[in-house]
Amino acid sequence: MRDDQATATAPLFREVPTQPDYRALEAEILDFWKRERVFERTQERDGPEFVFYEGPPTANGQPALHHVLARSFKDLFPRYKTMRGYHVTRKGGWDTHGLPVEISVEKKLGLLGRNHGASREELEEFNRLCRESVWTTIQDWNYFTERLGYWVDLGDPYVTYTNDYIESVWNLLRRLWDRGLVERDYKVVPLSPRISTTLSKAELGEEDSYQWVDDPSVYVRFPVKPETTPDAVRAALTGQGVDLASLDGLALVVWTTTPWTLPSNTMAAVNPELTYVVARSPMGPVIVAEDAVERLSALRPKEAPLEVLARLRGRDLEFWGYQQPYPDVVKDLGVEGRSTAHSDGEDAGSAPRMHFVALADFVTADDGSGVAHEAPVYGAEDLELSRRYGTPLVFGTDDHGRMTVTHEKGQFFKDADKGLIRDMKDRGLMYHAGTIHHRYPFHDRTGDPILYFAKPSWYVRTARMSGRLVEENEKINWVPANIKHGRFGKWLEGNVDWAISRERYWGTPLPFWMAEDGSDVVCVGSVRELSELAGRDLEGLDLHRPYVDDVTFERGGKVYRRVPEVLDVWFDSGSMPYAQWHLMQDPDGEVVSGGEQFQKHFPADFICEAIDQTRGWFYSLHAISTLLMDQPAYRNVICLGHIVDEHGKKMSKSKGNVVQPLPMFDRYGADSVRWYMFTASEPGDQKRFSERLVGEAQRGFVNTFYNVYGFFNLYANIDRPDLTNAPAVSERPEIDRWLLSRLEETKRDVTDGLERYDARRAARALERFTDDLSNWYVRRNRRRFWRGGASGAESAGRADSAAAYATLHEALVTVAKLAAPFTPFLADVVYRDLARVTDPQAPESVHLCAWPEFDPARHDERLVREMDAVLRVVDLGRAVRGQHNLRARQPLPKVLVRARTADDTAALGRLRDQIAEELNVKDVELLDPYASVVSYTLRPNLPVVGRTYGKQVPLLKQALAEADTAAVARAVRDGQNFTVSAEGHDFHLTPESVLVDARSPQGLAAAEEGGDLVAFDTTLTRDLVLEGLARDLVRAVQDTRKKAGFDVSDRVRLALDLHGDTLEAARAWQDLITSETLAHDLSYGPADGYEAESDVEGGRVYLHRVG
RNA sequence: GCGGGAGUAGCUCAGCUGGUUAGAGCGCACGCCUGAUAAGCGUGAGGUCGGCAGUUCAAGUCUGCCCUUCCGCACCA
Repeated sequence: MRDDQATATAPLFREVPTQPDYRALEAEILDFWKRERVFERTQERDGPEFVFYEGPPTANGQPALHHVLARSFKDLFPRYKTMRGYHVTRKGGWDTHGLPVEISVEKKLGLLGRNHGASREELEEFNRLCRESVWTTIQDWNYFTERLGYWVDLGDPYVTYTNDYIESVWNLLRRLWDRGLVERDYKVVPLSPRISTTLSKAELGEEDSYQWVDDPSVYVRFPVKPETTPDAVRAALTGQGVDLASLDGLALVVWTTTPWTLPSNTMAAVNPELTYVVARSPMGPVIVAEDAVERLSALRPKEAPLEVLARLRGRDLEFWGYQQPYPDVVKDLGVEGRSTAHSDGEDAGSAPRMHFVALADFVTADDGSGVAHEAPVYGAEDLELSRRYGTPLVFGTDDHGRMTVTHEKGQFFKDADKGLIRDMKDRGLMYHAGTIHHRYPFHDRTGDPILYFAKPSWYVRTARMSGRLVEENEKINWVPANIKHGRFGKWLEGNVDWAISRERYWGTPLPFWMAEDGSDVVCVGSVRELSELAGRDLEGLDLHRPYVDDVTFERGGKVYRRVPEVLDVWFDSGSMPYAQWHLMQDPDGEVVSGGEQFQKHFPADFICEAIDQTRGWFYSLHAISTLLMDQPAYRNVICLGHIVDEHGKKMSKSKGNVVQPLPMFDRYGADSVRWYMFTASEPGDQKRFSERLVGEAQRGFVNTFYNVYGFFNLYANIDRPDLTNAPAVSERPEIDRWLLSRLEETKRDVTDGLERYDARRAARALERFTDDLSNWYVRRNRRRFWRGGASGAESAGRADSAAAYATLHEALVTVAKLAAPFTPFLADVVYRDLARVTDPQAPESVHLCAWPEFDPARHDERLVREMDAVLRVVDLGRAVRGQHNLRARQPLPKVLVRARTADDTAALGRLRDQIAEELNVKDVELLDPYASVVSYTLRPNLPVVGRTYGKQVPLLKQALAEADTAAVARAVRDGQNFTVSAEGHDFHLTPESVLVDARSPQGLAAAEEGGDLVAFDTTLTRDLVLEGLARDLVRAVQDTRKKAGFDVSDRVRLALDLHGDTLEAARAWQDLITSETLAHDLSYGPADGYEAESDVEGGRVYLHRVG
């Protein structure tokens, strides 16, 4: 009857092979998306805007595993928000400027580290190659992006090298300029001296550039000028009975490892928190840190050790003037550089301009004398200090590392040390000259020591806006939260000015035109403005070097030329909220272009990149928007950890441990790789990637989902249930309503997780549900699916089957929707196959569907709790059977159960059929929670009693241990208060304040865990033994069917050649055996010519397919 | 050196505002189950929750110091 229908018509649903071919399924979905323009349709649909920014990758590198991570997350939330009815513009973007591009071209040309600005032609060619090189791997990127299922509009991306983009960036710089936030100032950069080339961090290399070398370690006397002695010092000395006048020749002992910088000295720095001493030394009275006294004594072991005369606080030494060893230098140079005092450096007015003691936290007494020599043009921290004190800059070398002062003039800086040391010795200024073995950086290409050197640079004055940056950061939701006040927050607090210029070639040219005498700078805010200045139409001019450098103009009788530097690429990427729409504003703030799109897409609701962007993109976005828009550029940000190999090592080409993403997609499917990314660890934590773990992720969710889907289709195609006519939920069995309640919970939990940008929490809820679905619901209800409820009363069986199909169908379709943002391929496979049976109007793709909303009315919390008790008891029961070697197929007469609470135990009674079937027992009996077979132990309910009894808890424990457990158990059962006592102290307790645990009854196969208890009556009757054997037989026949490759709906003729008990069991349970195994008829004795046969305990079975 | 993260079973990781006997998955051994599932279930071995102090009736959880490791920033007189 049913069989005939089934074979006569095409299957309702896709026939799902047992072995999933995810690669093929995903290819099919990709094809469908493309054909039906599914992504495009989400872009065309209306809805409130959820703003997402694509952090631009550099297209000239290969897409790698960390891009899978980032892009999985970048895809997840926009897909989710789209299903919630938002419109999410997903404009792609490419970072195209900067050093990586330059280096790749240099490598190709074999011109590493060369100066490409040598000639106009060379630069033109170089930049042309850079522009091309940007797109060398674009095909790989396009394929990779599609294959991962990352929906982003690559047809209309923003590209940072386009004229429009550059012009917008100029416009932003101009707006900063107009606010007085752009300035030229010195910056200490690492220089490869002989070739006078500024090195980037990449070129400086990681560890290789630091080498162990012997350098001078010199202690120099800087005699103080008595008339400048600070009052605090005078007072302190007087207080300690030391007469300043008696300290003839009193000198600071200053330490340095770079004697060649001494001519450039402008300050001596002490730590304000340290204690300094005035001490008698072999070279007269000296000032050093107290903690350095012994070290200095040891330097001259043959002479008397230092004798401390007085102690001084470091902070009191400030502004004490001294005589530096090369006072003439300043005169000779006429003092290069202006005062760089900040407006807040008030003290600078009355104090000497240089050669005095300054206070600096970075000074320690761990090495040297505790007094640091400061030559600010040769150190970043020193330059910072110099700014604070407003001292002039004194250059003792040129930018090729040649000395420009003293008798060492013309010498390479490192070679000047010797002469200077000798000179100072001769002049009696050298307290001690030794050597130190330490690490110093070298340029690996030239072999020269690095020269840290102050060069003019362009800055955005972010440091003075630090407070604002911190304030605006408060409005950002960081995932993980610690980044907000940790890595990012700390970085903002200690913010230094943003050096935006680079002495490079391929980048956004700085739009600064400088008068030839350096007296004036014009910041150009648009091409039109530049055209006006230049007096010719520059529309269409390539805004890159060298073309833009050709543009000069005259103003006030002076010729203006563009400064040579290009812009830091981070400024490029941080400009994307504006430049991706070619936002342009007039100097008066009037929007000229891009305003509408910009308004709609600012700020971002969500961005996501890896943690290395805290000082990169996350910062540049934040800095620019805080300075110009007075608000953050993004509201939520996920900051991902890095991916390392399975041993925790960084993946690198040289180590050969790089995992390519594409083979992973092919082997496991993009869905499984994505699922791994979402669930493997907290997003901010580092991930140890291994293929094995992708396989685990696959088994954890993807396979389970797929298998349940396959199960549904297998039987639905046989039974052809009418899913449009499902029984009302209230009419369905408890287990169906349980599943649907769990489904509601899952909707709620997945939604909550995603709303909090907690992908892992959401994924876990989904994983838990599919596990319940597969390993409890489907397994428990298998019979309701096969043979359409043919057993039992016909109509009742059919209704029951319909309920099961409807329930499972709904669960699968809903899981598909919930999973859609995570595993977009499989979700669409399942959805497209199943959803439209019940709703012909349903959208074609799951990604066009509305998000499933939690419906409290369908959530029966009590039922979930009760079923949970059943699950626990069944698990426990199975454990007991295992422990006592009670085969599951052997029916047992009775199980005694009790759950941890009275309510749960009552629920076990209501759901006893589930338990009986699952544990294969004839009867389920609720164990009276306080039955006499059971003994008890008492535990205090600590969260309850801890609050009220506090320190008395140990005594209470003792009281419970000594109490009459049976009496307490009775009281608790009856809800009565009771009293226990110890050491004369009475505790009057409520039933809630104590936990009563049952002990496994003696003589029964039993186990107890967490208050749940299960005990089996193991008395076997002859009938039970035979039934067990019959079930073994069924199982054996099924196994034979399966091994013979029979279809699940094939009817068979069955012959059994058995003896002994097995034969008797077969005869007794003949109906069960034939109905369970779809046997038309059953004969006994050996049979010939059957298709399948196999040995079983007690004989042999023969099978023949019929029909 | 400074800042941040991490340290829980052989591996990958959970463990909420302190609370009862610290868990899951994988792997291993043994067993069970299986007519959807290359799945599933159970038992066992395997833990000084990185270490030491402290706070508390009670610490994997809070505080301090230290160790290891990863990341970032420095490398400095």
